[in-house]
Amino acid sequence: MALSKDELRLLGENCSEGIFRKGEVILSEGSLTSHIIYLQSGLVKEYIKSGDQPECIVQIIQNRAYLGLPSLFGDRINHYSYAALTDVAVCFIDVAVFKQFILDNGRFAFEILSTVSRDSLTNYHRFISQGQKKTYGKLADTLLYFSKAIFRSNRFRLPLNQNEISYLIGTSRESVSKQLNSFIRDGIISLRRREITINEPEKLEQISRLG
Amino acid sequence: MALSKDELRLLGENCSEGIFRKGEVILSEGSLTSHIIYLQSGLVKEYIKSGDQPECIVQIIQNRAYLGLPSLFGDRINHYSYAALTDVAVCFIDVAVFKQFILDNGRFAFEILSTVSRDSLTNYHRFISQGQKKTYGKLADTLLYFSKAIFRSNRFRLPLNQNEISYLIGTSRESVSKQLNSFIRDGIISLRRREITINEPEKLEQISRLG
DNA sequence: CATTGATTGTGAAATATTTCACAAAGGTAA
DNA sequence: TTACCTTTGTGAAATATTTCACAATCAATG
Repeated sequence: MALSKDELRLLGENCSEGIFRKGEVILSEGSLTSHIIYLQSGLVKEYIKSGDQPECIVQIIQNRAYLGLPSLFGDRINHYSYAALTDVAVCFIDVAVFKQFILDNGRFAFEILSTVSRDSLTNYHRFISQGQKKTYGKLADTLLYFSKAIFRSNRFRLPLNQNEISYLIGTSRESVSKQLNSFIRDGIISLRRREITINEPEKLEQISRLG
Repeated sequence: MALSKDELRLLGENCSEGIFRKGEVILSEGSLTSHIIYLQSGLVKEYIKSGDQPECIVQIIQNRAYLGLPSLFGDRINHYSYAALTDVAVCFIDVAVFKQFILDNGRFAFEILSTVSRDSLTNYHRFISQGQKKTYGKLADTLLYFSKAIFRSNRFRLPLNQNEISYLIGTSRESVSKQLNSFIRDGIISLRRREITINEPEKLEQISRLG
């Protein structure tokens, strides 16, 4: 951490905690940023839902991450909405204090810059890779992402329903259903309710690679 | 600009200029970053070309922008390659000097953070919007992007060939050709060699919106 | 200006995906 | 448990896209 004790105390004084239940909206797109939100625990989806257009999920955000930094430094208007996928604990930090820290403390600025940069690289990579792939490739990507980056296990509970998965990978709900069942028929995964087991991660990797 | 005169002088002393001809590769993915590259004039494509996979273009970069900031702050390895689409003038800045500026000068750090953030928002938006659209919607997006963001005119020379356009929007070269010709048949654009005129920008906007 | 390699146009067949229309579970709360 | 709303499964027809195979055109260079 790049902050001194005094700075941490100052940050603590300008910070309040919040709890959100599964399904609740934490922040809505279009609003002006008054607080930075730091996700202490839980899973959140970042998404757009404009008018009658179908929802579009940008990414799933985990533990120990800020929500919407690019919006804060980009143009100060929230570009995305955030909703809790599980029960969630967050911390609201005053924007003015946060910005002052960046201006005053180069190492803190550097750290935030690194965070935003890493997120950019990860997301660009995901978007690009998805842009080239067929539905099975994208779905394989998504399952591997959950398994490796989020749950670190071959067995977990899907954090999204099929509709949401389709919003994430840009396809139709029916295609998700059909493709999942085709993975099941091939023995690559098992699925009961939302509990999924990846039986053959290598095969899934291969499908992801071949697109 | 957030730098003092002394800082600008220091930056100038640690900076060397370079010229690249149309088609030349400026920087290759995978290398460790030794210099920051600032694009003074010209157009550059940011892309990935790994093994026998088809090339994949991330974005077109214009004038007055840094190349690959997220790579620098993300993990210090270049994630993308950069090639000149026109003759190009760049400026190489020593990484150590640049990083020291970030650490020493909060306002400079804030500016760089804003740049990376704005780029993220723009690119996320583009990727998301493309993920949901059919080929005609993506192609309309691309033409409008050239027309509005880059050339600021309804008449310009296409900076990419059809192969490259297909790498940018994640479709096949043939689909690009067919779709362009369908726009021509509908009178929405005119095209002679690479010189394009957008006759009906409103119609193109509508196609972009409807996907 | 002729040759050569790169780029573009195009039809037809093969694939992939969406859309629609229901049926079948699941999950929740009285 | 029932009633009700959400989620999932699935076939068939309609669309969209890719792939392949060439032909045509362009553009650069000796």
